[in-house]
Amino acid sequence: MELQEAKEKFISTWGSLGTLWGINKAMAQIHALLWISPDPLSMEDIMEELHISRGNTSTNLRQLMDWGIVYKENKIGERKEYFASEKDVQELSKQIAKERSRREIEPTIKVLKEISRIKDDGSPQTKEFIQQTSALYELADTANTMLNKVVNQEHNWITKTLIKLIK
Amino acid sequence: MELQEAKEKFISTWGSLGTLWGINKAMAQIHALLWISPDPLSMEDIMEELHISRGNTSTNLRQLMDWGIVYKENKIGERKEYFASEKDVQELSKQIAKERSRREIEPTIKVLKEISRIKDDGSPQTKEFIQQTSALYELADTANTMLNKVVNQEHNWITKTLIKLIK
DNA sequence: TTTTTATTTCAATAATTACTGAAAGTTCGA
DNA sequence: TCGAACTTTCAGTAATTATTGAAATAAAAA
Repeated sequence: MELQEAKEKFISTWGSLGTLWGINKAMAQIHALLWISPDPLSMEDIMEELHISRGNTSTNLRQLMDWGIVYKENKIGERKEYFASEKDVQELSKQIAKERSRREIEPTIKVLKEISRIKDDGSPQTKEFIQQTSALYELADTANTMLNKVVNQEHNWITKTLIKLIK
Repeated sequence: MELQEAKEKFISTWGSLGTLWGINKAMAQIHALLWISPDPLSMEDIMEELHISRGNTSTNLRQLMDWGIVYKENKIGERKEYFASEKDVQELSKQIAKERSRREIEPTIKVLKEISRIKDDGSPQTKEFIQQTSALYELADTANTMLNKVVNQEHNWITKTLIKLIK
């Protein structure tokens, strides 16, 4: 397989995977492109490579920067802005875990906690409701706590130990 | 908060969370409804409660059954089919992890493995490509292995230990 | 076999989400 | 302060995805 072919395959795979997880195609593909690019790229470069419009590129670069996985870089003497992705895979997963926790998991936990505390009137409906929403709350809360510890690299040795043990 | 209000809040929250993760609203809401229902529900019951069409209900119940988190139940003497969700939170997360791994992570790993093995021609482009796709491959592979071990409950004590340690 | 009851399928349509391109905005050098 | 180079915004449109509802199918009862 040639580099060009492999590159296209990577970008397109990353794009569909993104879609599957609720991230739009352009955003995932821009990230893929920057991920494998040795040097920062300009907006023009990205538009050209992926055949997408200026507006689309601009919007999705902004989102990637909001996620903290793409940075602006300025070349001295150049007015144009260049973009580079976070290249460290640990840092990438850390950022993604962090953002997903903040945007999605935490708000859900809040709702689950609130609604699982309704007054128990003794009916089977209510009993089941409390039982099932509490179970979900505990699951989400534990998962989120673990995620954040790992993300904050507070217990790095545990992770390493676990990986060794579990393999 | 009254049960009815809490129920609606739960169903709607679960629906939006689903959407955010690439699962359609109806599917997530049907699951939410069954999750908190003490008894199995018929298609009519679901249609009525969620105000969705028969076709939509049928299609999404099928999907939930494909995911292995909803089951058909027959009441004796009744022609109608009833549906119940898996009620155990461990089993639920196990099923979801299993299906996501099978449908999404594994195919991605396969592609990453394949493309990260292109011949190194020494150019910076190629070097970066191999470096970055391999890193992603290793990350995905390790994560997937861990997920499956946990899912298969092969190392249950490790999980328990980890949770204790990490909290 | 025919009728009744229930479920599935799928073409048509609605709703949502993504993308374009040009106008407006910004920044910087002359 | 003006104008060139570049970026952002956003109304309009395209593409995708979800939903409906009715016809086809299936399965049990009469």
